[in-house]
Amino acid sequence: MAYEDIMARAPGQNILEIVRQALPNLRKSERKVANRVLEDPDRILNAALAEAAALSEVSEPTVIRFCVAIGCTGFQEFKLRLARSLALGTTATHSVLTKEDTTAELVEKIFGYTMTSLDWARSHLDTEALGRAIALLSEARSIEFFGLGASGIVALDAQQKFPLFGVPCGAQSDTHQQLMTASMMQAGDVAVIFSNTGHTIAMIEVAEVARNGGAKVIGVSGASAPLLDHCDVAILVETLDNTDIYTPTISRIAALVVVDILCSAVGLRRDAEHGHRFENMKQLLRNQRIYGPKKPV
Amino acid sequence: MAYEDIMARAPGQNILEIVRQALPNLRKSERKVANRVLEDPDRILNAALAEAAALSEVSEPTVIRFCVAIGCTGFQEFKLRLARSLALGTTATHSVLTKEDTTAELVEKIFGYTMTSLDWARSHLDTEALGRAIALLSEARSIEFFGLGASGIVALDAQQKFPLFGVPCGAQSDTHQQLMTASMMQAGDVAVIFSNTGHTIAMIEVAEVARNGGAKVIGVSGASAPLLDHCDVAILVETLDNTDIYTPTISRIAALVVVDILCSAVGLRRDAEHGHRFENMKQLLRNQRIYGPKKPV
DNA sequence: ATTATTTGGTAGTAATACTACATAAAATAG
DNA sequence: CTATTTTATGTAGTATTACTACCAAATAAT
Repeated sequence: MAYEDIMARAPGQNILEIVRQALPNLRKSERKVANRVLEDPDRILNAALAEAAALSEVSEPTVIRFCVAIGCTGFQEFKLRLARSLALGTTATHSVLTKEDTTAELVEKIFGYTMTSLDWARSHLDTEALGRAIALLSEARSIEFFGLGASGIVALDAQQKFPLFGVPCGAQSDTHQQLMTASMMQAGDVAVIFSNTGHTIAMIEVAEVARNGGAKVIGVSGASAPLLDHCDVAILVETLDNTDIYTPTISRIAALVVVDILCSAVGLRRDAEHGHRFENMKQLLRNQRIYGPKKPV
Repeated sequence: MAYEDIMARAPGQNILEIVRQALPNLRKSERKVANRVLEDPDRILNAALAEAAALSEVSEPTVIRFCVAIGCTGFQEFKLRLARSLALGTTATHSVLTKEDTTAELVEKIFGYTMTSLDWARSHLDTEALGRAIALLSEARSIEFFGLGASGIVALDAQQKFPLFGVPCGAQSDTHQQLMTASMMQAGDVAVIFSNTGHTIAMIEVAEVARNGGAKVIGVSGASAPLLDHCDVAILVETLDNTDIYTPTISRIAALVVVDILCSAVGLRRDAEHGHRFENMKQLLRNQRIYGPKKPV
């Protein structure tokens, strides 16, 4: 049932980004509308067609033409899509941090940008590849996670979340030990390699070594890069490539969400197979928790 | 009727959550509308007033009355707010994972839930406390991050992102070493303690020890818990407390975003003071990157 | 320079959301 | 248990609103 829903929501990309990109291709009075929209989206959102036209200093039909020009069927649909986009926070263009920003503004911008990027990652995720990764992990005899730097943290996190029903898994953060571990892997084992850039040589070597031993390799990267050529399953986690400033931050969080998905999916799958679903899930969750006395007060 | 109460509790919040909460206080034909909305929000969103009324099997004014009952000024505003909420993904109630879910559905649900939770965290964040934390960190001579388990990963991440203009910072994941490090801290130093539950004794001890030495302590927790009483600045990162299933996952990500905010803010601040803004920022970012040859192909 | 073609505005139309009123149902009092 | 008030729902009407067909101006091409 829900497939259409998903598809309906997914390709409906951030309208503000679309407007910004379409800007040069618009005729000049339509551009007036576009600029007005980018300037103060909230204002347009709460305005009727007539008001929007007045604000942009054009006629009402021009506003409508603008709407169809950027791919909407009319003003109403445009407003709805605008509302959706605004929920995620202001656009990338607006979220440049300045030293004059108040704390509240920083919160708004960074949260907004994070959410927009997650939305982007979601709609660009290759579910088919993800499905193959889940299948591999579900059958794995042991799992090893690899990553360096920020990606190393993702690997660590994965290792913490994957105490899957007794399947041993580990995560090495040392280049040397990574190679050693990889060289010990064999058929039935699965290596998951995180690399934001996808260019890190050490990680490519790990992939090679693991595969030579007969293990399957899943690569998670933020860009279509060399690493993925050396993997059995390539998962591309695209984030807004807009600014250098945010990229590392965002890619890390998007990768963590992907880990969540993999973990949940594999959990559900293994569960379904073994039958003792709830107990196992609870167990899995208990392992994720930090323990302490309920109320030491 | 208690619309005000509802609005007071969740100001400008996810409409679907509001509708769900208001359900019992509605009159029965309004409830028909509410149920229809919760059942298939997308359908209502793309419908006109007349169609929405027909779908709910009530008259048009009843639909409008429903809208004002939940705090909107009319049907139009309701639709806009619904669009906003839908952008974040389906409601919490709808995102229970089942083993029948396709990969695409899992992606949709987990991303949606993550985004909704981030939205929640954002709107419940105490910016004033955050501001005080930023002030402390900006003046710090050295910074230490503490955390165990999932929160330990957050601490590690913070330590990786905070190579602040030469201010030394560290992160210990071993309880023993944590106490040792804490006991060495003194006036001018700042300890940042992450604890999702806020009940972990080890972390409370760290806070005590660090403070006794004269250091300032910033606590980041997912709940208003004992730990925060032992801190100079308490940052509460609220996430949707809905299900046990997602909690650890979400709180971790929300905490990472908070780290991003702290890091960026302190960076901007230190920068402004020292004047060589861009160079430093770039340097800071370079340190976050994973290095490798640009294109080994 | 004159004709096409593109771009912008005017006026009209159909639909939409909202309001005032009236009736039906429920609750309370006599 | 009826009578009366109060509450809840639907009907009919109105004012807006979005959209369309048409025309005029500007621009580009021949």
